[in-house]
Amino acid sequence: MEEVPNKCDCEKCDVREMFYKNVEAQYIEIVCNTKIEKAFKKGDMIIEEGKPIESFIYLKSGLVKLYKQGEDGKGQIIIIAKPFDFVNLLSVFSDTNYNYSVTALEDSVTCHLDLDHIKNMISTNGEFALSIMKKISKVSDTIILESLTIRKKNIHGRVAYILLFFADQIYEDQYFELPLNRREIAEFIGKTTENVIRTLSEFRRDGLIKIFGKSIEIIDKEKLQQVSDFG
Amino acid sequence: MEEVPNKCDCEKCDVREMFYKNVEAQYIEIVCNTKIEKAFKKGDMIIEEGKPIESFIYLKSGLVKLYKQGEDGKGQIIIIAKPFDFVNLLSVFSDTNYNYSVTALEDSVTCHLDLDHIKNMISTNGEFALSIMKKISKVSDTIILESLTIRKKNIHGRVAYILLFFADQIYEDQYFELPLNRREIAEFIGKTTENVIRTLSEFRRDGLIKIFGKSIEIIDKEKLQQVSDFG
DNA sequence: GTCATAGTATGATAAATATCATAATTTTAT
DNA sequence: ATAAAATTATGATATTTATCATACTATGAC
Repeated sequence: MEEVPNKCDCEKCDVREMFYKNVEAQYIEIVCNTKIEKAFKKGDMIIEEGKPIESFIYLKSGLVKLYKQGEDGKGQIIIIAKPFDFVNLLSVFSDTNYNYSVTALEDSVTCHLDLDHIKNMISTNGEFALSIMKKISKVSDTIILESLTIRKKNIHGRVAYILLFFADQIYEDQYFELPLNRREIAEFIGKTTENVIRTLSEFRRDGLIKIFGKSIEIIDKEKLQQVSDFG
Repeated sequence: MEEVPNKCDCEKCDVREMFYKNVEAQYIEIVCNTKIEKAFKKGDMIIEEGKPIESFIYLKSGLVKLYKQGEDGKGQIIIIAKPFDFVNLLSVFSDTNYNYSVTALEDSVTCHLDLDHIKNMISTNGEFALSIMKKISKVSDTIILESLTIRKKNIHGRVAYILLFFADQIYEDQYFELPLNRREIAEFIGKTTENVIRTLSEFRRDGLIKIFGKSIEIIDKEKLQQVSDFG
């Protein structure tokens, strides 16, 4: 992980709007000057479960996974998040320590703001407070509803769902490189690694997808969607 | 459902503190005068999925379930909430319509505040904004973490977990009346009704619990805890 | 390059869970 | 009070999924 203090140019930041739209210019100046930008390589841990929550973090670029690591070695992935989708909103206002870990699935850049500054901005700026609240509400809703959606499905439905999730939500391409290995897919959908592999092989045999290692090409999207919907 | 406008006496309300601790007295007056209190009988629907979000609701007394009703008739219970645990925070700041339904499991009383007033209070009172944010964060965290906890367990672990949840979290008694029927327990833990019934029967045969219809008595709590932890 | 290690793959089998069937019991409606 | 409907209960069976075993393949360290 490479730390790059004050390199960030707020005026060009995609995520800027969410935070600063309603905040006075002079305050933005202060926040901008005290923030830290960090670059993570694929596989680097960004947040570790149990560690104290010290700053307000959002993702500028890249892709991350939020997960819990069980004592038995079995992890559970909570969500995969891309920029704008991820800000560490869970726990950040209600707890002192992280309840989950975050790891970079692709090279990622995060922006770390002082948590007290954020709280200050909330206290002094109602519109900012509402926009943050909206974001928390949205992120939580998405996690909860997605988890319910996945839970209804059998393994075929779940694997199909994940493939379509990456194709449609993350990469917007029918050909993409999986950012997760088979074990991690299993940890996301709550099934075993072997059965995830088996299901992918079945999809390939049935002509729904092509597999080249970690690369996936969706061949019969309609059918895959059906498997996702009714499986 | 019985509507009782302005019956509520804010000075005696348990939940009051959360909302009004940091708000000016004159504003409390306005909110108090425009709020509506509603009484629901067991089984009554309090919030219906898809309906517009028009007010900010919290639970004064009783017990409710949040759930989604699938097209196939199979429901999914998201949480069981008691007063102070439930305020309709999910979606309320991020969506216009409810993504879930809420039904009273016991006779319940809710307090409905004008959503615009709440938003106004957030905009004008930073401390209030932070306390609401803390609450949203907490509620979301609880739902997400509980769902991950349950998901790790097999059916024995899940049923044991639910029984201990009611005994310890809801009723604080080893003898209690289940507020859910077997199908609803199944909808909460994501297993079939038959297998929930079978598991309860096994627990009874093994001397972990006694069953009298909807009433449950926990006999061997330690063992039940083990089943919950390791099952 | 070679070795060690992690990841992918597949089969055989065991275990868990769902489904189907049926009956007893409880609740609800009239 | 009685019939109808829903809930609880249990068994038999089918299906799904996990576990165990064993290769094969790719990847990283040296």
